[in-house]
Amino acid sequence: MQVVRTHHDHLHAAATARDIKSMLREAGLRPTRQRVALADILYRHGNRHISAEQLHEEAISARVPVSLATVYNTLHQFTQAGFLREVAVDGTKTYFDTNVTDHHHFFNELDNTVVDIPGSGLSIDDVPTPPEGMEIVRVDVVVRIRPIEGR
Amino acid sequence: MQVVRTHHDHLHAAATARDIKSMLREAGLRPTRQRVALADILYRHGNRHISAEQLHEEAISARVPVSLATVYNTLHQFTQAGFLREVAVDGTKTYFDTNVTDHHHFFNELDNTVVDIPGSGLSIDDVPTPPEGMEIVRVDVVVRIRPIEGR
DNA sequence: TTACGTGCAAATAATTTGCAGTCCC
DNA sequence: GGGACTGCAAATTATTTGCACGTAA
Repeated sequence: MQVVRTHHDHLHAAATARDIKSMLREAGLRPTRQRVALADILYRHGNRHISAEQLHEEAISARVPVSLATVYNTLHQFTQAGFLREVAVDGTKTYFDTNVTDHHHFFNELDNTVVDIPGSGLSIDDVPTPPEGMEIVRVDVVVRIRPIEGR
Repeated sequence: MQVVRTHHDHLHAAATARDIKSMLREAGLRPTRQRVALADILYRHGNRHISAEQLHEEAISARVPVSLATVYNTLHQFTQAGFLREVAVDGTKTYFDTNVTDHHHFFNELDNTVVDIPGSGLSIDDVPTPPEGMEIVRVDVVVRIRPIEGR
């Protein structure tokens, strides 16, 4: 059995510093101290849904001095490189998802958190024909949930 | 044949000033000049997806002096009253949809516009079981589209 | 070296809030 | 009249940008 590795595989394994560096280089991004550290925080744990603010706080806690502006820049660069995906749910904050595979989300209205919908669950039928001259980029599904009884 | 009218029906017909006033009263909102004017702008035309800024501009153009703060307040009050629905798509702006019936959206990535998906089109199977103690509020589907060929 | 990155602070953008004055019931 | 509503300006929150300085190749 042959194992085919794409640069994305680096992300979802417990990436070593070396893996992260080559992953960044492949994307044309210099493996600077800040980018390596941020990638490490993002991918060390499983799939995450994180805001710029949160990532910045974690970096500071982890003794990685990095500015909020750089966190924003890095998140956008990673998104463009296909390492992250932006999740549009609600509220003003933008969340970035470390899981770039095809999947959907639960959005907890109580505490504004995002969780992956487990399994392949949920399928969409009769995807509508887009207007003339347009093509579908992606279908996002957000299942909004809250504690039962509004409690 | 009997016609059953709910307060929502007021919204989707060419609402008269009187209809708007009773609709507001039923929702416990005083029919002030500003609220009546804004409701009129929102529902005079068909279904709309509008931002606070846009509504404010239209009001000013229509010689209805109203402050942006009041537009925001009013949009939120209308949403709470069930006259509007917030649409979470992308970008920082919040859009309000005058169509509160069950339906989904196309989101045009090129110009950041929102359009209803026509017909009943698109159905979802295997809606996932929410986490313990949670209930589903709503399922939002956004079909992201762009001009073919990135053009 | 030298172009790419980063930090900082200031600039934007969207939305909310405090409060004095205004207007419906 | 009195509480609900409105307007304005100031405050917040999220994000972007400009530019001097730092650093990987």
